[in-house]
Amino acid sequence: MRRTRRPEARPDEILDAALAAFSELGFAGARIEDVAARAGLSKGAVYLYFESKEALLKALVRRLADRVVGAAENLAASDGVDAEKTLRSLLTYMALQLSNPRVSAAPRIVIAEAQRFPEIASYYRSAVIDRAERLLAGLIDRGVAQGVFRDIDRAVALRGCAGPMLVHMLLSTVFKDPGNPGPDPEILANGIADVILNGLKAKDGASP
Amino acid sequence: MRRTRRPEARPDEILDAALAAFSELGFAGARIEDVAARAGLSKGAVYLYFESKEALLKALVRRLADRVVGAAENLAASDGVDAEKTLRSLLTYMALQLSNPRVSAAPRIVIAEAQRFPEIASYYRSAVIDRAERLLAGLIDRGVAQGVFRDIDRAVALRGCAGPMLVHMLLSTVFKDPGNPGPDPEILANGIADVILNGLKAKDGASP
Amino acid sequence: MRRTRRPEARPDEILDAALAAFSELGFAGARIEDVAARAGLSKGAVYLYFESKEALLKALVRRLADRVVGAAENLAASDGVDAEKTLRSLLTYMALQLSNPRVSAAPRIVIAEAQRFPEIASYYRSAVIDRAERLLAGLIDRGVAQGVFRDIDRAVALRGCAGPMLVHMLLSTVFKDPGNPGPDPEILANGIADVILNGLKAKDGASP
Amino acid sequence: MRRTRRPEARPDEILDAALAAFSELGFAGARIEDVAARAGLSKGAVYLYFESKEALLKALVRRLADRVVGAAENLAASDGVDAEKTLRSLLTYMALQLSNPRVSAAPRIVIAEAQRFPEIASYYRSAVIDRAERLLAGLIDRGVAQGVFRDIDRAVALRGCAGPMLVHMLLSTVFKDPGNPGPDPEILANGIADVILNGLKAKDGASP
DNA sequence: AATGAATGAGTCTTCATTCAT
DNA sequence: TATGAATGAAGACTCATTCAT
Repeated sequence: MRRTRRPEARPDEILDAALAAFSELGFAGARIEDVAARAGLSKGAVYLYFESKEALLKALVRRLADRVVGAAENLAASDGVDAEKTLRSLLTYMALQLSNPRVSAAPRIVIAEAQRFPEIASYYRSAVIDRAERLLAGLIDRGVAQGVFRDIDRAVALRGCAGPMLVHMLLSTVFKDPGNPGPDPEILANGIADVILNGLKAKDGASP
Repeated sequence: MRRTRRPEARPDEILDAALAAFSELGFAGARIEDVAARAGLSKGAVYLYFESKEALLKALVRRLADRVVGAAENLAASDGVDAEKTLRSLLTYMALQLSNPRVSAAPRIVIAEAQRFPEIASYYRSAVIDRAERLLAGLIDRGVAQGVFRDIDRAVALRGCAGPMLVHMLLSTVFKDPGNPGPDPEILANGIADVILNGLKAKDGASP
Repeated sequence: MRRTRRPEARPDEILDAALAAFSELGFAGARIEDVAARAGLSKGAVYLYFESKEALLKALVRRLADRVVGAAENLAASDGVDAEKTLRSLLTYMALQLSNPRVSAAPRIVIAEAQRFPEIASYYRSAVIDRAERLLAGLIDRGVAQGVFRDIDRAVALRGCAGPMLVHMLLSTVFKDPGNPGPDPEILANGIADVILNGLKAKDGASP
Repeated sequence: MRRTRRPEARPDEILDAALAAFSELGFAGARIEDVAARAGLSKGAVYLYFESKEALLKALVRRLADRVVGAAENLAASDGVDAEKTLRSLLTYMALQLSNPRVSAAPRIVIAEAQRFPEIASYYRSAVIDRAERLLAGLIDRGVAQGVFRDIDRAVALRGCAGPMLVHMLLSTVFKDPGNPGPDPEILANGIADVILNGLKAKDGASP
């Protein structure tokens, strides 16, 4: 049907379609035909651009990883020196992003398939998790230097910051109660940032 | 070959086997035969106890959900009145539990398959998430009454408490770096509890 | 349950059950368990009496064949000398018998399975068809000698006499219209006998 | 191997293959692979044209039903006004047709499977049996008007006419004695038509 | 570049049959 | 005799992948 359209955009269109299909049906549950249909192509055409279903998944994860962390890195880099303010921006940005099913699909798919595709798990670890940890560590370093953050274990910080975002994402997508719209994302994002930042604050020692 | 062995234990043995198989191979990737082999049975025998592969998954989720939340509820109930102390116990307990692959398999499988099996998502929401939220809300209520917690949005509290645990679980299972043993679970659990509790503390208002 | 009942009757009870099950579900569609359930026994018990499912079918056909043709032979033998009258009795008897699903099940099962079990087809041919043909031939002979029947080809006579009965059976069982009770069996039986007997009558040559 | 051959003819080719396979092996006994092999295709290809094995059976019955009754109706329509002559043509035609295994397969399969597939039984009743009854009733009406047939019950007529054909078919296919070629079909067909027509003749009342 | 017919390996599921009790 | 748990072979059906056009 709609043939004549920037043919060099095909791979990206197919990845968009794959994102939609995998996100909706799961990787195992989505057939190549589902991806093709969503891309407005025939089954066979997908193989002109991707070697196999698994290659499609890998390419998808790669693209998504780049996008997400890249955006976060840009945000952090362009946001001045105030560590607390930057972290709050970052947390709010992530919470809002992850409320969007198009974005949340990525980590969901990875979580779902990582067990079966160690290569993907390992790629994601280095391309996203490690990078995110580095980004966060930099921020904490800065905050500690500025005297606003306690010098907590970076592993703890990562879990503390990423976790609430992730749960928020799950609760607003897979486990969304159809009869319950859920709290307003912006308010929630701020509330979560409040708790985390409060948790990181230097004021008074935390544990007894 | 070896027939007739504690036949009343069969369903539970099969569920154990299914947990192992699904956790390792994913639900879609595990064949009934994989489950059967792990249970020391033949393919056909599984069908004497469970109607279908999907029924097996549902039964598994049901059993796991009961176990996990039940344990948490017991812990909370038996832990005295000090809300902060109880919450810390709970968080540490969860962090330690979730470092155990046998336990973490449950939420991992659910997250992975929830998209494809709305029934499971909805069951898990009411049987685990809602229950956990209620448990946590009770604790916060108590803490607020005791003057130790801020009266924060319960939705925020849930995300704030469950999130770090979940990320911790993912990082210590699916995304575990084989070459890197990771931080000591107990220390980490305490560190996470510190951040969260500090985040919830009543002392000073959170955001600027 | 009902255990203590002439145990030597078991095989017959099982055959009754098999008749019901095969007739309802077809031979391929009926499981041994269906037969067992109808006989009030366990699956395994059936194998104490019959070697295999196929053996069960063969035994069933054998028993049914004996019954039906035996009855017809007795009727013919005990019915005096008037060939026309005897044939009419026989035809009416068959039509009535075949309206009964318990009886019609036999030929239906045989017709359905004969293709797959040549042994059964061949047994049925010799045990039922050939015997029926002989019985009929004897009657025709007598009728010809008495001057009441034309001396028609015996193969034609068999087809002419058995056919209407068979179609009647099919129309009143498998193809029965649930909303339509169908004609009264007795009236129909007589009508059919009329046509056939008229067709066999000696009076005038048949077609030009 | 040999791909892309008159692809529009595929469904019909597959139905031909199914007819052969079902007729030889029975519906339950024939594997999809048997059908595929006979059509010169692979297992999977059959599913490109038919949803399921049962759908294949239904399509087959539908096609066969159309063919057979259609042919009979055409014959009856094109055969002039003499009712007796037309009926004789029809009976002879049917007898000859049914001696051909390709044709006889249809009713045999239907009889065999009708019990298990009520939908098929009901379709066959309306698409074949009812139509045949209507065709025959029209002929009898005409014959009665012409004074050549007795005004007999149409249900009796149907059984009287169709029955001998059906038995003839069974005896020349499923119950065929391999060592016995059987009577010549044409002579037999004429003999049967003689008996039936004689049975229907108006001359003298039939039974006392 | 694109199609879509075709393939065939792979999986769930069923069920005749066996056997320890 | 009788049970019913267990087996394993077999078959319907799916779908990733190929390839002639």
